[in-house]
Amino acid sequence: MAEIFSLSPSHPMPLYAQLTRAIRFAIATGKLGVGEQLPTVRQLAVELRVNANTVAKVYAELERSGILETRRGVGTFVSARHFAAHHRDEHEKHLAELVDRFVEEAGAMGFSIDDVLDQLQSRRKKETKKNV
Amino acid sequence: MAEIFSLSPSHPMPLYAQLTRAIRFAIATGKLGVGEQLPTVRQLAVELRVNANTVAKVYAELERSGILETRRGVGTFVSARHFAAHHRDEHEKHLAELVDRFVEEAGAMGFSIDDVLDQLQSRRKKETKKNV
DNA sequence: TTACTTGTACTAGTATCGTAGTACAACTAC
DNA sequence: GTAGTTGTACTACGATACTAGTACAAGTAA
Repeated sequence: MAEIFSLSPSHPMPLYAQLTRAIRFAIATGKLGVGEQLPTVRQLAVELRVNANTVAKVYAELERSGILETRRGVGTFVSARHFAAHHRDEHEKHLAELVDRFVEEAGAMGFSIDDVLDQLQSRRKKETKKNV
Repeated sequence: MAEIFSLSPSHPMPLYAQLTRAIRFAIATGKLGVGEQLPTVRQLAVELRVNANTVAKVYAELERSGILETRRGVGTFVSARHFAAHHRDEHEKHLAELVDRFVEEAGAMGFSIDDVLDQLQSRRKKETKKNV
């Protein structure tokens, strides 16, 4: 673990949320592999100039989500269970919930699902273009 | 204006947000027509059992968004400008911003735009099915 | 002008959130 | 066992968010 997550205290998003997001993203993109150990709460707290409890809360939350596994006296690790097949359903459910919120919000602004689909599709085209 | 917006104080979403959403939705779905007058801040405050200032804040915010127009001593009305052509761009921009946030959030959970598109498309099918 | 309506500014109280400090508990290694 | 590591529980402080109370300002109508 040479690289470190970066937080901006001035950003409106709270530190714990920034860190949660950073860790989730690191795992989702493979920067953090299955079984890999994360820095200890104190280590990371010092490096991010943050209280140890803030890091601990994040680790605990991610453990409840099944993404991390913590062992006292040892450390915190990227969970293997999370990537097991029986967790796929739950993952899908989370996406469904996210989409729910999104559709509702867009609806309150007067947009239909089709409007949203158009936006997303044009965005996808740009993305794939960039990555070619 | 016979029907009234409904708020639930026990809901985690703050009252002002609930009201904002309700009004936006009413306008977006045509329940509130262009030029139509909304209840006065005091009237609505009494009916919703809420402080007048809470309603006023919502009206003020929606006015800043160009959705409402207020005239002292007269009342608050659904703005006509909002539906003028030159506001379409801004509306589109809001959708784009919403989609931005959404894609980012989904990305942090490890979902690609394609995953999201799949979800939305299957949802659209269900919607159209229901409405037939 | 005067009475009455409307929205608004200012202030304050309460609750909640985010973070930090400190002390504690579980575990490992020797 | 003891020392040293790890995560955790409890508490408290500061900041912010939300709502309400009160007094005010701008406009209308007679």
